Amino acid sequence: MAVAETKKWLKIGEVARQLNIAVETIRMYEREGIFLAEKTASGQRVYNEADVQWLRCIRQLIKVKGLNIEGIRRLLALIPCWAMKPCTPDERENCPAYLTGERPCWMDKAQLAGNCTTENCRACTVYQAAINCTNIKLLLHQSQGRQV
DNA sequence: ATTCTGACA
DNA sequence: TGTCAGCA
Repeated sequence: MAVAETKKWLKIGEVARQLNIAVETIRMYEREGIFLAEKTASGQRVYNEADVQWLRCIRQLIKVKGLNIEGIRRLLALIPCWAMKPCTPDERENCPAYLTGERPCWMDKAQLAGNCTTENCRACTVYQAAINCTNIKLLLHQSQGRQV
């Protein structure tokens, strides 16, 4: 049920060919924490249109903007998830994403606070907002204006 | 045929 | 990042 059947899901090989990158490269983005993949019951990664768009965005950031994976990870880590999720003050004081902001919140899943502990990060508004090349800029602008 | 995880002469 | 191994 996690994988909707109403939409078209592509397998990793199909996406790799479509973007002219290696299958291994896609898996690496996931290992590095800049991408979260949906998986079927058997463990197969499947990608929808939004996922492919995010992968395109990642390639652009790398090839055009000159960022590396570490740079993209830090960009994502700056998104103020604590301002987007209903965390309580004390929950924040125990959340690495709020305390350090070194890595995207979904990378420290085991130590997150509040509902972030149980929620599927792929479905979370923070991740959903992050995997959009246009939106990511806006999110960073917002973080500049907030006193954190 | 294709993907998965883990490892690295 | 690539690739080879050993499965499913």
